[in-house]
Amino acid sequence: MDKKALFDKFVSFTTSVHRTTHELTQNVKSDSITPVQYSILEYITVSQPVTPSEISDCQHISMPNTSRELKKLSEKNLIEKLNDTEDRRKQYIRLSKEGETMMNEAFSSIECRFLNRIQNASKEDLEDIDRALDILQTKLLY
Amino acid sequence: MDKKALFDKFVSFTTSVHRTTHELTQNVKSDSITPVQYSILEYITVSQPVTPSEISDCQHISMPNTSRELKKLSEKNLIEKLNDTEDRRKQYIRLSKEGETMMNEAFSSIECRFLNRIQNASKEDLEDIDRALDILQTKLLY
DNA sequence: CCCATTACTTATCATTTGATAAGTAAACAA
DNA sequence: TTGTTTACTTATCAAATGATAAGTAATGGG
Repeated sequence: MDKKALFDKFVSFTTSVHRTTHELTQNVKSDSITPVQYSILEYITVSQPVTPSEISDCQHISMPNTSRELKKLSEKNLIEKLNDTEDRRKQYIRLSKEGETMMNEAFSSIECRFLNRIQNASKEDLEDIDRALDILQTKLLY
Repeated sequence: MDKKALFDKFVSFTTSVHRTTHELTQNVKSDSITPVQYSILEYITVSQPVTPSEISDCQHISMPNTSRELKKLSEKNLIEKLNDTEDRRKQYIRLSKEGETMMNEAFSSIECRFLNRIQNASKEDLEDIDRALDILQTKLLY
């Protein structure tokens, strides 16, 4: 197995993933939030409840900047901050009702485009895709 | 085949790809260029020669901003602008010697980390990965 | 209790990025 | 030839993002 060739294939693969992600997600974001705020909301959506520190670590945003953006999201009523009863320094961030609504709309739109993309795939194709996703997830993206 | 479940799997898959990409590429960029400039150089590297219009289209940067960033890259002696002899409005952008060197270093570093990541994979694993990349590339990311 | 650490905040500033208007020069079509 | 379109540039401005210093308040170890 030529590992150099596999690397080259992986490079063009990631390029394709990024391009496809862009196609699936373009314009799903409300104009009332910035790109960074949207990516924070995406992270909260799939991982809630999360602490500001976790957001900072996983999204590679400094704590001061994370704090600032969370404050803005809170002012827009898209998230809620809950205090930890054990450790009163900690916070837990969750989507608000309004935030849920916004993110549901965004994900519905993305899902719709995704389904459109695979509409012509046969049952076998879908199973191939499913298997391929599993393989890469476990053997490469761990 | 449950397409909704496949979508969910795809979402966490793309998240993993983005996380892995970040791990493989962090700090490979020279401090002398900005993130956007690096991504333009990456695009030029794999597609050269390219026109400013192509960069603008593919990287989703407006023509004025593309022009500005290319000017900066040119001033840093990382790229060269060549005039089309047929159509004198057009330009072709290539990496300069210095740009080649910079991008070779970056890609070597990324490749090294990639090889490190697959070092424990068996021959069969590598073949599985190779096949999985092909499947997704042709059936999903076209 | 005291000191160090952790979790988060506030304030400030510089840089990067994005958006828009206006302009040049070449190509092209009527 | 004249008007339109294309490819790219310049200038300018606003917004988003990143970086840093300093601060609060709670925790926890000795």
